[in-house]
Amino acid sequence: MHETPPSLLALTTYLLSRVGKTARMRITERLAARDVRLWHMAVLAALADFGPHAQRDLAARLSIDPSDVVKVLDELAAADHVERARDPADRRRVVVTITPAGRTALADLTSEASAVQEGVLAPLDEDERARLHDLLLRLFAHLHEETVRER
Amino acid sequence: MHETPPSLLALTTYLLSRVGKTARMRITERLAARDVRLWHMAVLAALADFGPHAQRDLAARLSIDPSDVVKVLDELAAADHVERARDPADRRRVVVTITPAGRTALADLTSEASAVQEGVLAPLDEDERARLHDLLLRLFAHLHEETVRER
DNA sequence: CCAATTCATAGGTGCGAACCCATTATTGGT
DNA sequence: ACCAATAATGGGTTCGCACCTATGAATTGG
Repeated sequence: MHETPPSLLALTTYLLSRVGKTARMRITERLAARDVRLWHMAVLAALADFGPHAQRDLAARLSIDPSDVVKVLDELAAADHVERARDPADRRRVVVTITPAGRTALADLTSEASAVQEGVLAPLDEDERARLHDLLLRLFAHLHEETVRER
Repeated sequence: MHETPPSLLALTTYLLSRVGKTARMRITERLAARDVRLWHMAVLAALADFGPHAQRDLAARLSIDPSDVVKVLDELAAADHVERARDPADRRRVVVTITPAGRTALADLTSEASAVQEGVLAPLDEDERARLHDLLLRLFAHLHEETVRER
């Protein structure tokens, strides 16, 4: 009585959206325990991986509205995970830098995410996980390509 | 400047949630052109695959709130895609049946979804698509197992 | 040096999804 | 015959997410 309709299970996109959704949900609720939302983590990751950004560049990189970047940064700054400073070269810009505390927090969040991932990918062995990751990465790259090209 | 942070790309769950989300978005907006939401399609699929259901059973199968089932059915009935009839054996129950028009609509929606799928899975060849589908199916089955067990 | 543009910021809006509660009809148990 | 449980229904709430607009400060181009 709880079986899912085969018509739906036959659609890879259905599985994708379904599995993706629960993955997202689980990570979200884990982060919520730390008073953090996904965007906070994404911003910290961007800063850690690519160095300081002007806010507009953060918005562009993460495909998020600039006005929403402000709100995320407000909270990250309040927790001392990032620092905001006027760019002396162009005083309209605010350049955002991750703090050591921010890096620590990011490492913590990443390990939380990995824990969740362990639960989601439980049925797969190492090889299969690697294969899945590779396939998804190619899909993502392709979709990302498309959405960037549209601008 | 539009590259996604490697820290995130390294997380399979991130890719899952990201790719899954755009898959969902694309299907959703396709269906919207037909004035249909995902739940409508899911309900039609359940009825087509498993035959008539009492509404409470539909709710259980699809893990959707019973009160939301009502609303979806209101719209499906208005479009003559399903028929509602009191169960003579238990007059509290309303047994829902898909109509021929409903089956036609479902076939139509399914082909729409396949078209979207073609776009999303474009970078993969046949073998890879099959492999991806298999992996996702196992993940889904596992997650579904868990959530059912919790009740 | 003025006008148009860019950036950060604050505030508000719309939408869909997921719940939750109260009501009414019907049933099954005692 | 009565009472507790179950079904469908209608109503409303909350929440997150994406988006949009206006404003002020700063810059750039003609």
